[in-house]
Amino acid sequence: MTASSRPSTVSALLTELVATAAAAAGHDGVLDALEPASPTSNPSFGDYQSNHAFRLGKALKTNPRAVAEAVKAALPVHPAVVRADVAGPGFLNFHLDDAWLAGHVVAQVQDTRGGVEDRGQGRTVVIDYSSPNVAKRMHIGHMRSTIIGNALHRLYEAGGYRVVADNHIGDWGTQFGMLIVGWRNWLDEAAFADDAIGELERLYVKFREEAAADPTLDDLARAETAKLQAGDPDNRALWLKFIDISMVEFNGVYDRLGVRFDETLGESAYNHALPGVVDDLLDAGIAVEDAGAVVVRYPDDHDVKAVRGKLLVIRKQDGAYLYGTTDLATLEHRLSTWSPAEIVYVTDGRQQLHFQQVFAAWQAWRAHRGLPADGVALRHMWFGTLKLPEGMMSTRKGNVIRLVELLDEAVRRARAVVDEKSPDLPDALRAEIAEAVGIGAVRYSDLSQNPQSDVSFDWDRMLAMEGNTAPFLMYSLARCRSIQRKADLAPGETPLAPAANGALVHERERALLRLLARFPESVAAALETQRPNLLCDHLFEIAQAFNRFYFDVRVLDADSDDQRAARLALVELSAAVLSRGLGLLGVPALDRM
RNA sequence: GCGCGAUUAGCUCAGCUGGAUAGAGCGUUGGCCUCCGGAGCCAAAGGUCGCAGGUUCGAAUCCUGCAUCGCGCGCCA
Repeated sequence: MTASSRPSTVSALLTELVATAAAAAGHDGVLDALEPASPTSNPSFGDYQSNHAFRLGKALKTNPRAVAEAVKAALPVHPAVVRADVAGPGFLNFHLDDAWLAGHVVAQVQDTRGGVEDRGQGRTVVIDYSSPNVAKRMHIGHMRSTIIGNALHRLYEAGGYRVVADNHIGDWGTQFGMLIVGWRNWLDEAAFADDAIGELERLYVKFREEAAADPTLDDLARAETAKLQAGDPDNRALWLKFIDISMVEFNGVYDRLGVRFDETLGESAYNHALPGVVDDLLDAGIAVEDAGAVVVRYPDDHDVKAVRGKLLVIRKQDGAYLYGTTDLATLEHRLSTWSPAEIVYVTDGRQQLHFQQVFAAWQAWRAHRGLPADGVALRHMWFGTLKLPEGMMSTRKGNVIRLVELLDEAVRRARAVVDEKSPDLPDALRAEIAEAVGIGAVRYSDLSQNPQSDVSFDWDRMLAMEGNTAPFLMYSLARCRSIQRKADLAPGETPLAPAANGALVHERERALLRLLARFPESVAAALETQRPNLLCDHLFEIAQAFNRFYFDVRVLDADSDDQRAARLALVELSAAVLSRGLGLLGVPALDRM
């Protein structure tokens, strides 16, 4: 394929050209870092710009404009570049050749990776996300980790990584003693048969109410928890039942959201390893006993500012372990099982200190064992808090918004729009479309903003169907497919080569091509910064550009066969990029809606 | 007290590894279907980028201080 000889992105190509020219102009080795070429801030400046001359000028203590002129004079001839101008104080602006640009986009679309750089090279990354607690339904508090984590999951795969998605569910702990007590005393068989998880939730709430009046129940629950942990067969059977019930609930939500995991290794999977972790840390002198507990202390001059003077308890006075202990055991297991280059934890930002502490403790442990410092990158990819207008997300209070309720409401609203806009479609198809649109809207509304911003829960905003939303992107794709249907072309069947036949010269066509060419760059940026919103922004721009093109340019009744073929190819290129991009966000792509 | 984060248009937010005239959506006002899907397109109004310094050819972006708000800080996760 022709793509193999091309740099993966236009930016990379132009950056290389500038580097070559700078070397030829005698500036080789002046700078160790290249200033990458970027799209121009304004189309009147051309297609791409390089600001490299500013850096060179600064290093050489000369006029950047003169440097830019010298670089421009030394630029190698390349079919991509039709013209280069020096502008302002030293900008080097590139005008791309129309047919070359179109050919480049064709090659990218034909590439199995969509032109996205293979950054991972098959290396493994473990992503820890979603992680709900067993015996409770998923509520909107689980939404962000699930959706953002899954988008990262998809982005890492697109970037050439082997991903191990691990759902670290909360399947161990004192709540099981309470549930067991509740189960034996207050189980409503009929209610359980009707709604198993709902009955478990009710039993939990019931227990808390009863225990408030009768504190001996707490002792009973602790005893049952202890029995479970000691391997009591009856309690263990109940515990497994609770997990099964919960997994049915979770998987229902995951299926609808398009989320899947490779592993579901919950807290219980590491229970057996916890004493060893504590012993090892004690032996290594990283942890110490303190008033009957075992703690890791962080000195006031620790490299990591956040943990200075802090303390992490890894075994309580009563001998019980905490989630920090589990996290350390989990980390060890992941390293020995998958040898990942990276482990990404997707949780709420309020856990920043916790993960800094766990990572710092592990680094000390690692150093003590003489393991290499660059063996694995631990990344806490935290996201902002979902703030509710009123009331907390408390299972006990019962005022929590469940994830399925959110999805159902989204689908309900989508259905109303589908019924209004597409009354001709059969009922079953409208239902299918509404499901896709509703789910897409929910996912996109979370992904389209900076993950680290706090979000206030707002039905209307979360389920919007107009503007910068999933339905708009899906609609743009459906428009592409509609044109193709009228031309008797199935998705993916349109010949792409005519895109480069020189007929795409309209301003709207060039604008669209420029954006399509940037797709690999925006995927790389989203992956590198762990901000899927960068990809959302770019797809939104593509959809806008497509709709402008659609409005101003006739495809099916073009002026000539060449022009028609070129425009049909452009429609397919747009569809291919939109569809691939939506796939990375986990937003369903539809042929009609 | 220490740490993390935020402060950009009426509202909700992008943009933050420094680049040319700060963007979008919603809302408001006004246009566009004899034409491939109007979930769309075009246009207008709307901003001392919290405040004050600093760094430099250039700062919403980097540094320092301040103000306001949110979150976190030894036996919950």
